[in-house]
Amino acid sequence: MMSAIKIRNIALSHFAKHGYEGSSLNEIAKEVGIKKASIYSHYKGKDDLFLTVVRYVFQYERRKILIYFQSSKQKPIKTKLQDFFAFIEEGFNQSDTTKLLLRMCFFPPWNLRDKVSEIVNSFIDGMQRALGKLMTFHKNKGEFIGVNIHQAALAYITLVDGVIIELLFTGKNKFFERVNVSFPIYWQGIAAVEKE
Amino acid sequence: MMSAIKIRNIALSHFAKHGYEGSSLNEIAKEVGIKKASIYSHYKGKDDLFLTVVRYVFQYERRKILIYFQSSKQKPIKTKLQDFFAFIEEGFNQSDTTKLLLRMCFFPPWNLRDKVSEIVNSFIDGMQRALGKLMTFHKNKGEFIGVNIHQAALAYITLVDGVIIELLFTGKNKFFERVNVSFPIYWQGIAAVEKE
DNA sequence: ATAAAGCAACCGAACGATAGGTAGGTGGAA
DNA sequence: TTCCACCTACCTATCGTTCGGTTGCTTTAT
Repeated sequence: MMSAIKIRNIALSHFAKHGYEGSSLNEIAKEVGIKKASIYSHYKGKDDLFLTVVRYVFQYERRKILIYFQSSKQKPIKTKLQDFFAFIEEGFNQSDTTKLLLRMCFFPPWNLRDKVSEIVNSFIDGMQRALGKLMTFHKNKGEFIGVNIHQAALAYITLVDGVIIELLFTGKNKFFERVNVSFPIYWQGIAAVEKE
Repeated sequence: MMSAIKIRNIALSHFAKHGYEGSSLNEIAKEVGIKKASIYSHYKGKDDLFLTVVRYVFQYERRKILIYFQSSKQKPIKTKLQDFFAFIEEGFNQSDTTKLLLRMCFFPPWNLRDKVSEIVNSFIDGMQRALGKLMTFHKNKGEFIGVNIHQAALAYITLVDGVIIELLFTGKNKFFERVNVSFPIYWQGIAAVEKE
């Protein structure tokens, strides 16, 4: 009952740290406190366990992000976009889910790449749609005058990607340093570009 | 004579595609056209081969980037920064070196993480120094008036990171779409921020 | 010039360790 | 009694690695 979830959670941290090929069912079982063979009472095999973990991670992250975007709709969009970085850092720095999510985006295991990239693509699409809807909503409220929504959204995603790399790679401090420098430039930029 | 280099090049493509744990000496040897045991005539073992490849990749990329930055100093900095994206795409598309470089930045093999991150950090530092020097040079030439070099460099690196992700993940077309949207926003932004 | 010695490259075979996976049995709860 | 999580034991395949030996080219000595 509890075991299936416990196995999944511990497998998650292993897959995040060592990747698919670098993780062994033996090590996972050892940390769970059971024997390797017992995993097969809950999952069909390594691939099944791995894909279960990946699906869980992407669903978990998607849900968290969508909730953030849909909350506090009265706040100005600038505040919301700016605070999103703190939101990322908060939820992402403490868990292995983001690490695994990013690993799957860039370096999925070779033999499962089709199934994984299906999950990844659906996630990316969902995020882009959500951001577009949010920005359109705020534009209709009167903010964002004369700004091209599509361009603003695309550049924002690029910005998020760029700082997340720093978060993953060097940590919290450098991350916020980048955010505090880059976001004002982005914000001034999306206004200035349209004025030409 | 030639074998050591041939092994290294083929190992490079394997490590880029499958990572450290996912690559096997057997497969590498097979593609080279020799037997597994023969690799040990040229390298001490898998770790030695891997670290040799990683060192080669980082040195190769560093050299390529530095040459680009030092070339055509008469061109305006805006052109140079803009054209750098095409330069990245070009080099990325034809070789596995960038793929491996990025993999090592984010997901080094667990047992070699210290040695790898030493190589990575030295690379990152070098790049940041080079960009700072380049921007200062152009500022002294009269371009870039009233722009904070440190901020401009940091935001530019963030931008590069963000679009490289897209290049890695979805490919050339989306990459240039992002670049064409994000760079003008960046460029307008670094000017606008200082005018406040 | 020619034979001997050295050497790097390569290979077949085997090593112990470990991988994912299976078969069959134990024990407790419903 | 049925069921299910869990176990021990074992399977085959493959991993990185080592050893002993065979080439064939180059260097050295006579």
